[in-house]
Amino acid sequence: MSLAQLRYFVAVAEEQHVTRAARRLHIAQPPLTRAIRSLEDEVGAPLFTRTARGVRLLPAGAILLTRAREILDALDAAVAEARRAATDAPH
Amino acid sequence: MSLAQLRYFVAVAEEQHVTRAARRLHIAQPPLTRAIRSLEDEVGAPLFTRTARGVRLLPAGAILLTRAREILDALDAAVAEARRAATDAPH
DNA sequence: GGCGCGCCATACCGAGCCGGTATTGGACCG
DNA sequence: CGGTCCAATACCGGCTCGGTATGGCGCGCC
Repeated sequence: MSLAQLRYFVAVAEEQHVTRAARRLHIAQPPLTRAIRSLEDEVGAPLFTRTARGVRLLPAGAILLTRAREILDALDAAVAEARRAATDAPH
Repeated sequence: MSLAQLRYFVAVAEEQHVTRAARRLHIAQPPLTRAIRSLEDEVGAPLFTRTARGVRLLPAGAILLTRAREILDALDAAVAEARRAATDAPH
């Protein structure tokens, strides 16, 4: 599992549409499809149902969506905090 | 930045020693050195001081260590929770 | 003060992953 | 029943990641 995979997952969940999410992420649709499937493999459970109009979150996906957002936000905050600690006490 | 990089960073910080951390992670020392340097590049600040006996955490590194542990724990918890949600309500 | 040892850093190489294009298969809608 | 729109698959190229070999440097012991 990678951070990119988590970001991809969040985008797909928000768009409920793989192709639109791919456009938003500036990548093509097939690698995005693969990343999501590989994430489902790793979690060991499907995260979306596939429909003719796009995809829909399953319960496990909804849980993961919340947690993934928290993790990605925490990561950004962690980096910002570390940078701040480095510039605050330079000598 | 990758999750592997965060795990590597935590191991090096805990061991205060790149070579020992590499053994613990079951990878060789050079890739680990590179991963840490690349992490420092990305954060934009050095995280360790290099000494003749190993490495020592800088303030920015100490901050990041705490946050990295939280993030990695949160990730494990998130996956476990998603799995649970998938098996709990199967139909 | 020179010698040796242990550490991190660099050079180089091969394999596996990631993203891209092209295409298929299938469901809904007129 | 044909067109359209969606995700899924096939296949390929570049790049990243990990491995081996080696270098450079500082400390410690005579």
